[in-house]
Amino acid sequence: MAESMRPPSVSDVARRAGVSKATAARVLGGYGRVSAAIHAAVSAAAAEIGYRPNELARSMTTGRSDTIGIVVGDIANPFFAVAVHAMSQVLRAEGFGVLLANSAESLAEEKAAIDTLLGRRVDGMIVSPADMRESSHLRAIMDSGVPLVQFDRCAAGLAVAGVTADDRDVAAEVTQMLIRRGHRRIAYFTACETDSGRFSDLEEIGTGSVRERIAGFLTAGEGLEDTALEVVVGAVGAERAQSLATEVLARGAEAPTAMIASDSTIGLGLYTAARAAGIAIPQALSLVTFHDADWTAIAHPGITVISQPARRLGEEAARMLIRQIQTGDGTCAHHVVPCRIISRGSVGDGPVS
Amino acid sequence: MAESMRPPSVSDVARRAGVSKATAARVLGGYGRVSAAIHAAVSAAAAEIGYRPNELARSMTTGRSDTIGIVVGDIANPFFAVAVHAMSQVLRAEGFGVLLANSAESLAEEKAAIDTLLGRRVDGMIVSPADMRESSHLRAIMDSGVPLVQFDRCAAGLAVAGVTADDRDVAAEVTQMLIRRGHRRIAYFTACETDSGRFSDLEEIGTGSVRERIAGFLTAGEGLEDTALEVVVGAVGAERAQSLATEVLARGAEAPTAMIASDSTIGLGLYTAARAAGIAIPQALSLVTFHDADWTAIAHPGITVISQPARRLGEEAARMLIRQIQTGDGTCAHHVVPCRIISRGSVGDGPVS
DNA sequence: CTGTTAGCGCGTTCAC
DNA sequence: GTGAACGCGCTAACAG
Repeated sequence: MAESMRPPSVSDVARRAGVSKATAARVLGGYGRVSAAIHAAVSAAAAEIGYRPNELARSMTTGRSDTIGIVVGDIANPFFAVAVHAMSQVLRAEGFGVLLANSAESLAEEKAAIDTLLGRRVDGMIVSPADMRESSHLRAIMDSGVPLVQFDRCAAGLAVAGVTADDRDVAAEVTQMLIRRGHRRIAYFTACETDSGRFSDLEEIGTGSVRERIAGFLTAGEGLEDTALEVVVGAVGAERAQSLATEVLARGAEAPTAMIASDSTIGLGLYTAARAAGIAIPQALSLVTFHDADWTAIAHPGITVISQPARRLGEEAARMLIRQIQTGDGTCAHHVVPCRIISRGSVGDGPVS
Repeated sequence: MAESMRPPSVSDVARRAGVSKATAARVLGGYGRVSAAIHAAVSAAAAEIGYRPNELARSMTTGRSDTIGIVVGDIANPFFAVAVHAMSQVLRAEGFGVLLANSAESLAEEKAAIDTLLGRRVDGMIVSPADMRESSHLRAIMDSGVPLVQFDRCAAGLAVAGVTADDRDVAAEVTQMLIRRGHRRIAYFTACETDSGRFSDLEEIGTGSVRERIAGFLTAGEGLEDTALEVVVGAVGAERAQSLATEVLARGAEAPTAMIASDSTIGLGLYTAARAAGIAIPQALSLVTFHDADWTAIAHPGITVISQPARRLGEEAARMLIRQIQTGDGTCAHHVVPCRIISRGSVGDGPVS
């Protein structure tokens, strides 16, 4: 058994090849000039004893770890799963490994994760900030001289590169569409939590992308009555979303005639609630959800969705980071990728149409 | 700007606190005994200059990297996404970081990924082997003395720990159920590819879990006619699955009356194909799919699924690995977690019932 | 308790 | 071309 044996190092290879450590290191590391004969001998010796370079030691002297840290809220969320997949593809093509961390959308866990990644001396980071109101830890990354790209959301007042969707615009667009169709009571459902359990101020929303969307939502409805637009918070998970929607729908004539779900999990909850309550979509209730999830295409009727280009967002974030690493350019370009609205039939005319 | 400044090291802290490097290292590293006064002084100095331990250097001397390598086929696949999430939660709770790699179900990429991870001196690995027929690279992991746990699938003839679902049994169970309901022509759809494009031998199936399932499928139908059971290969992605299913369904009276999908993406393709062809589920076609995906619950009718305990599988794999690392025990226990069949109404009686 | 010294595996000067 | 020697940041022996 080779169980507890120390892995072969350059010295071992050198000894076996009958050359100095430095010479062996040169051919093994692929730098400097070595005669063909010795080159062959060293290579052979390395192969025989199964030498494999210790990347940690290499990183120590070079200063580069060839590793990128990625921090997302929840890798089990299809949006992030696809995005991370895209990122790692682009990064691996450039020779980078990926250290993945989940924040569970908790600021404390996010800070801890970033701390760990900085300790591991990653060459760059891609982070989806859980709370745009606190950015001291993001600033710490920059102060460490580590390139950073924000993903999906951006912290406030921070000159850092980022790639996001056009959340505000597309939310406004969808809302306007609903208003145009005659809806005068529209509810936006988000998983974000507030202290009071109700929504009263945009400042209470920590998730950058969601705040943008709600801003667009509210802006679009500015000409309407105060009671027209409603934001429902705390819809974490399909079950919770469903029960919240059930409550709202129970208001009868006072209930909203259109709903927007901030992600597909919530959308599923709303859809289920409507079906359970016997409320017809789109005749009695219009439904739109963010993210083009599987189920939206086969639901009855098909669900109109705001399709987020998760793959492209991920690729773009990875590319921005690589560029920043390679050029050393501390550019803070903010890249916005447009969402696409896919109409499937879950939006009908409202009472004023 | 602190751009290119070398990050503070133990020496820097020591100098600032007016103590020796070793003493500073002791309080910074949290080992050995130091007087309260000096402890405070060092901590203060560290905080002032923003010291952060270099985990790479630490790993070099300790031999441990506190990092686990995870290699899965496709992180965008919900099954793996959930599993990886569960793994990283368990691992992080024990102080381990996660280096994630995608193999894209390619043996070559899997080998490359494992090579990289070994180079980075991970303390352990969790791998979903892309091809159970080739295991030399997995053996290389063991030879390096790195604890390994196989996930979801197991390579042939390898004494390595692993956690899988009870694929063969549950596949047999579902098949028997279909036969009992009167079905005499059943098709199993998998994304696996064969050279010929057709299925002829179990040996052609490289994905361990799928081979197990097909084995169970074929065993269950042993008493029937030779033409009763059919395996359709190459159903990669929903679109391809749909077109393959459309072809099969076009055989009219010769078409299968029941279909089993090897994953939920394929299931979606089969479902869509049936609807497009105007074939009623479950009256004219019964459908069962692996993985309890979102859409299966809201389809019409609801789809009967084989629910894989992705979260538990992931947690268990992580725990097995941790145990192996901590005890140094090279145990090769093989843990099997049972799947659960959730009946939703997509299975009806066949012609012989 | 504290300071000194010696490595870990590698890249990189310098001489030869 | 090649080899000897040093340093990266840290832990771990060993002395005092």
